[in-house]
Amino acid sequence: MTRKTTIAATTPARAKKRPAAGRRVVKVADPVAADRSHPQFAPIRTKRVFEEICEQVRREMAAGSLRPGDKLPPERELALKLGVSRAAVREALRSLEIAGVVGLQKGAHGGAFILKGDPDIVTRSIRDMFHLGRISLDNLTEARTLVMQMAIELVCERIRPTAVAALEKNVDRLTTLPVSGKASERVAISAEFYRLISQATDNTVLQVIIEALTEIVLQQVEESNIEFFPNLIAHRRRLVEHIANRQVDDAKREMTEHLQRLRRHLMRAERTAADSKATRALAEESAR
Amino acid sequence: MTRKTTIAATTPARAKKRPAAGRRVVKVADPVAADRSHPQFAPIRTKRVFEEICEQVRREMAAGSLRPGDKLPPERELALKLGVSRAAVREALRSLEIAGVVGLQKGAHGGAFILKGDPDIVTRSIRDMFHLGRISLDNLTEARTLVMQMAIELVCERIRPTAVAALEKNVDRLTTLPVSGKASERVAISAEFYRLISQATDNTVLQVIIEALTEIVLQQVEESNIEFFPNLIAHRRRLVEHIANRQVDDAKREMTEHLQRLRRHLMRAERTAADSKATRALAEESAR
DNA sequence: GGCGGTCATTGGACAGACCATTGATGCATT
DNA sequence: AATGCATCAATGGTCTGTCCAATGACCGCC
Repeated sequence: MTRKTTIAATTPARAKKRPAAGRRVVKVADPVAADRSHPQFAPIRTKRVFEEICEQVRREMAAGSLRPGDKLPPERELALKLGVSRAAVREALRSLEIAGVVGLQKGAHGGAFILKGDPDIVTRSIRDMFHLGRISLDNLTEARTLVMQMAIELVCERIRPTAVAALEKNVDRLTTLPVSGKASERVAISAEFYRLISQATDNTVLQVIIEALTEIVLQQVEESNIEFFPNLIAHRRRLVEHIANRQVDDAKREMTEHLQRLRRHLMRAERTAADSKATRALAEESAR
Repeated sequence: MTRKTTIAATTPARAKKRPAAGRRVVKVADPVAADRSHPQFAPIRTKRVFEEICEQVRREMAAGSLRPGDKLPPERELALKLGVSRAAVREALRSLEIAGVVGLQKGAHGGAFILKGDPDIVTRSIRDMFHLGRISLDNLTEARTLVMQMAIELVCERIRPTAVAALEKNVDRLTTLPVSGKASERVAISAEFYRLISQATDNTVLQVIIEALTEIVLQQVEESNIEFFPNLIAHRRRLVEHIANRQVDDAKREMTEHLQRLRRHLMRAERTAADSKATRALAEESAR
C-alpha cells in the first residue's frame, strides 16, 4: 500500500566532492511586478534549500503524484539524490511535519509518510495569532457566534437520529458531573458537544473552522475561571430539542443567546485580567 | 524596541562534556487514561527536543512574556543555554518559522524575531488538506458560499464609504481588462475584490477564513480554465450597489447565486478532469 | 510452534567546521 | 561634508561525520 516514491534532483547530480560548503543559496527574482516596463527592480529573495525541497514535495502533492500513505525515501537517500546535506533534508521534513503533511517514523521500515493534512494546524495558527495579539478576543468570539449560527442552519437540515442521540448523551454526561468538578472536565464535554454539532454539518471545512474557534475559546474559558453557568444544561437540552425538531429559528436563537452571554463573560474576564496586569506592572514600576 | 529575551534551560545545566550524544529523548507518559485503577498502562510518547523548545517559546508567548518584535537569543547562545545542539535549536526555529511565529534574519543584528502570526498559514494548511483529499471541492465551495453569505450580512451593516469606493474601483479595473487577458490577472482582481469585502467585516478572524477559502477556490478556477463569466462585471456592480445601499437580502442573493454558479462550474471541471485522468490511467494500464 | 536474540534500517541528536549576508566602523577619496 | 570602499564581527545557512535509539525482520534454539 505504501507506494514508494522518488524525488528527482533539480540540480544535475553534483560532483561527489564539492570544494567547499555553504553557498547553496539560490537567488530567485520575484516573478510578480514587471508591470511598467522601466526599471522596476523586483526585490530579490534568497530561497533556502529546505524551502526548495518542501516546494518539490508540495508540487507533487498538488499534482497528485504524491498521495497519503506514500513513503518518501529515507533522509540519507534523499540527501544524496538532491545533492544536499542530511541536515537540510531534515529541516525540510521538519517543516512538512509541522505543517501536518508528513509523519516521521523511526525504525526499520520507518521513514517520512505522506499524511492527509491535519485540522489542528488551523487551530494552532489561529491560536498563535490570538496569543500574539493579531486577533482580539472580541473578534474571536464574534466570529464563533456567527459561524455557529450558520452551522446551526445546516445542522437543522442535515442532522441524523444517531447524531441527535449522541448529543443527548453528551448533555447527560454533563448532568452526571459533580458541581464542584474541575473546569477542565466541563470544558472537555463542551468541546465534544460542539464537535458533534460541527460533524452534523456534513462539511469538513466547517468542521475544521468550528473546532478551531471552539477550542481556542474554550481554552480561554478554562483559564479565566468564570463561574459555571447553572442553566447551561437546560440551554443545551433546549438546543438539542430544537435541532431534533428542525426548528431552525429557535435553535439559532438558543445558540446565539448562549454564545453572546459567554462572550460578555469572557470579555469582562479579559478586562479584569488586563486591569490586574496593569496594577502589577504599576507596582513593579514604582518598586524600582 | 526589540526587547531582548532569554530562555531558561529546563535541564539543570548539564556538565560541559557529556560522555556521548543522542539519548536526549524525553519520555512522557500520556496524562490521560488512569480511569480504572488497575494496570491501564498508558502509551508512551517520546518527545523530541525541538518540540520541547517550541513549547517553551509558545508558553512564553501565551503568557505574554514573549511579544511580537522581541528577539530570541542567537542560535548558538540558545543551544548553549538549553544544553542542546545547534541543529536541534535550528529545527525548533524552523518549526516556529513555518508556523509563522518567528522570522529569521541573517547578518549582524539578525536573529529570531517574534512575529504576529501569519494568516497565510491557515490558507496553506487548508490547501494541504484539500490537495491531500481530506477536503472535497464540494465541501470547500459550499463552505465558501455559506461563509460569504454570513459575511455579506455583516458587511452591509459595517461598510464605510471609502470601502465602497475601493470596491467600485476594483470592478472598474475588471472592465479595463482585455477580454483575451490571462486568467491569472482576472483571478488576481477577484481575489482583491473578496479581500476588500472581507476587510469590510471588521473582523480579523473572518478575514482570515474568507481569504483562505477564496484563495484556494480561485486557484482552482485558474487551473481548471473555465471560461470567463461574461456577466461577471454586471454581477459585481449589482453586488456593490446592494452593499452600498445596505440591502442585505439583495446582496446575499446576488452573492449566493454567483458562488453557486461558480461552484457548479468547478464541480463539472473536476469531473471531466477526473475522467481524463481515469482514461489516462487506463491507457497506462493497457500499455503494460 | 513460539520465544528470544541478532542485525540492518532509519530517524534523532551532536560536534565542529566553513560560507554568505548584514550592518557598523573607520579610512580614504572627492 | 559627503561619498565610496575596505574591514570586521555577528549571525543564520550549510556541510560532514559520528553516534544513539527505536523498530521490525530474520534466524536459531528450545
